[in-house]
Amino acid sequence: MNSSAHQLFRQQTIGKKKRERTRGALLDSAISVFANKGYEGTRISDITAHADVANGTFYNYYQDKDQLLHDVALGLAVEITSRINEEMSDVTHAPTRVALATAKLLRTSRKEPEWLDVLLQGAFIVPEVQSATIQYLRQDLEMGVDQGEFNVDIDLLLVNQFISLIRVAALVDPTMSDETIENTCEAVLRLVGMSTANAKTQVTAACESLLEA
Amino acid sequence: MNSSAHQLFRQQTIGKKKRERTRGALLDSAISVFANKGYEGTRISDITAHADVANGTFYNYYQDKDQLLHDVALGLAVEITSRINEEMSDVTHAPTRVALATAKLLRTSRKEPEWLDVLLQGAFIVPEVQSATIQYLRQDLEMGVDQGEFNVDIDLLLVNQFISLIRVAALVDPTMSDETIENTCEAVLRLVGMSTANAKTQVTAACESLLEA
DNA sequence: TCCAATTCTGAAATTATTCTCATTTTTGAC
DNA sequence: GTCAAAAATGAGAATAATTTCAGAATTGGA
Repeated sequence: MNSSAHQLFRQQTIGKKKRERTRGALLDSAISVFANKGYEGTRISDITAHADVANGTFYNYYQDKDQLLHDVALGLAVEITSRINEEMSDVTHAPTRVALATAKLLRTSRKEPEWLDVLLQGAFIVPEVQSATIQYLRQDLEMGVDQGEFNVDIDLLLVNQFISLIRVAALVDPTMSDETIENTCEAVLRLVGMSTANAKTQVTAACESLLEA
Repeated sequence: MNSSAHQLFRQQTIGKKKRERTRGALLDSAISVFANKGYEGTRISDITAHADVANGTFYNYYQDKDQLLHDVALGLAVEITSRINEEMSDVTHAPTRVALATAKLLRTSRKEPEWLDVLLQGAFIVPEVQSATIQYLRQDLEMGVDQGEFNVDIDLLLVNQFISLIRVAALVDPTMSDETIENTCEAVLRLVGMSTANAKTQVTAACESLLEA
């Protein structure tokens, strides 16, 4: 096995001690297996087989699947949100930020479909992952209200509605076509109270700036 | 065991032969157990224990959990959608229909939280349940576009976005407060392109008519 | 009430998964 | 290169869940 396209965690451990490298292999394998079989449907042995290590090796690193999901999903949350945030550090217009962040996230999902899948599985199971995921989003949404662009109360329900629209895009169209990305960006802007026309304009602008980059 | 509050399927089999009554008990138990442990997390033995029958009895009725979920979720879909549709047979204004249907569905979920939970689990696993669930919704959404009230393309993505907003309400607030119901109704109307103000008006009207009834 | 047909039972066989640990292999500092 | 520490191994014990089926119990029509 060991056939993941991605290498997120192993990349981070190159040069480190063996212990960390094996941990990285387990984490990367967990991404693939969780994404393909679902968290509940995954057996410890699926992960060790995928990572090309013996069964018992798992127990040198984790006590159970829960701990592994925690590490994997939190690692993905940090990786993905920090990447996107860095790329947007100079954008101050909230609708642009939200459209851009959504588009960037969904583009990540096109390249690495497993990442978003596992991140969202984690967000619905591990509270710590949920907080990490929500944190930045909530700031941008509140910024949009302050700027008079979004017209809606920002509460836990709304933030979760937002996330669920992201999740549904990955579910309905795993290939994540440009059309799905744009439709989803428009939908989230409508959700926060922008008009259909206004949302379209914002998304078109944001997606163009994405193509340039 | 056998401690469900609800009795959906057993109700339907009163007076019928023993075979159908036992099947009803299994179906009702499946609702409770699927809702509390999740489909994947449910063991056959959880269901038989809850239904107060021996383990082997399950196999007189179903070959596996999948078949049971199929029957349970489809039964729930038929029950819930037909109830709501009957109650709305005289409403022709699409935004009112959509707001009412959403509010009624979420009120059902307040009384019987397990029903919606299991229906939605089924809708994401069993294609036949998904079709049954989507069917009526899609009609109302297209009606809203024809009436010039909704301003958005009705496609599979949109319909699934709609359903995911329902799902999120049940997830974030299992008690299903009035506030959650109203916020969710407004959110679905914004999703289909109505303005925040317009959505609020529609929802207020629809919820008042609910209180009268 | 009677009794053949139907349904249910639950112990045990089967299959699946987790978890341990004595042993072997690998690592990397010197 | 050496070698003590670290890590990995994998067979098998322990646990868990599914599935079967011969016999017991129940049903409901006559």
